[in-house]
Amino acid sequence: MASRTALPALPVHPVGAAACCAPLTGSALDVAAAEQLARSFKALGDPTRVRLVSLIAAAEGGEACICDLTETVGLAQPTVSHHMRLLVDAGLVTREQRGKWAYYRIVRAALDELAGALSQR
Amino acid sequence: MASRTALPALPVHPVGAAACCAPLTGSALDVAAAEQLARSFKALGDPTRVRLVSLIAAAEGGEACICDLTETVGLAQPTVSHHMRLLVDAGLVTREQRGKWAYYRIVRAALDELAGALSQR
DNA sequence: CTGATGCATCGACGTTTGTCAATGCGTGTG
DNA sequence: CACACGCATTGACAAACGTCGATGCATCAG
Repeated sequence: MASRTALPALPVHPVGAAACCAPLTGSALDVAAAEQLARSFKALGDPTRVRLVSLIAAAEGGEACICDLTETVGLAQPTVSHHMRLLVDAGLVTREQRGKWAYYRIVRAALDELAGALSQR
Repeated sequence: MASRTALPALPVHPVGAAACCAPLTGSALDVAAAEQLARSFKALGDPTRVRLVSLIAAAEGGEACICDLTETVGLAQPTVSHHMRLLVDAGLVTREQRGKWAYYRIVRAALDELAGALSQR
């Protein structure tokens, strides 16, 4: 997914800027853009996943493994694994296997892009 | 804009006082904050609703009624009504009845708050 | 008053989602 | 090599979701 298309923004005001980060509130989005945005938002539409993202971001070194997360959120390991997969699929988080452990990191650019889509243009 | 005073600064639901601008990536969120954030994100987690928000924001005068939206998104009127209710419940949009029509407006502060939660802290 | 119009609500439906226990797979350790 | 450990995958199930047609409720026009 190296070629992640720029997220459009919700057009609230004037016509949005150029390519990067079209505003959710700039001009009416086409269907594809809306689907792309909704995909990302949906990934953050569950309390557990919001906590997971928050935990990873706040973790030492900016990374965390499943075992740490499982312990904190109080859900079964497969459940946490499942949520992490959704977050990775949405491009909000990356996964790196090191030995027996899988380390997850936030993709700041993705969050910034979402923030940009929500911001006034 | 005669009926009610200007929109308050922090429109998103009344949960906790601490619900204001919880930074997703600052330090680990408590469960309540995560739930509050997830509620908003979930409201934007459907392509149709993203389009609706976008359409309202881009509409002339910054407002739109159900009939306009129904026509554009190509879904049944009850469906659009349903989505709008979810958006209103999430505090992302306001509803104002004027005569036979119901006019919807974006709550900028709510979107800004979400953007803030996503931004680097 | 009567009819038409714009929306919300209700009931129903197939689909998606969140969760878990059981199981499988790769990695390091004894 | 054999075992323990961390994690992903599978299968199952209840709950939530998105959609629609039918219906009800105001409001406006005649």
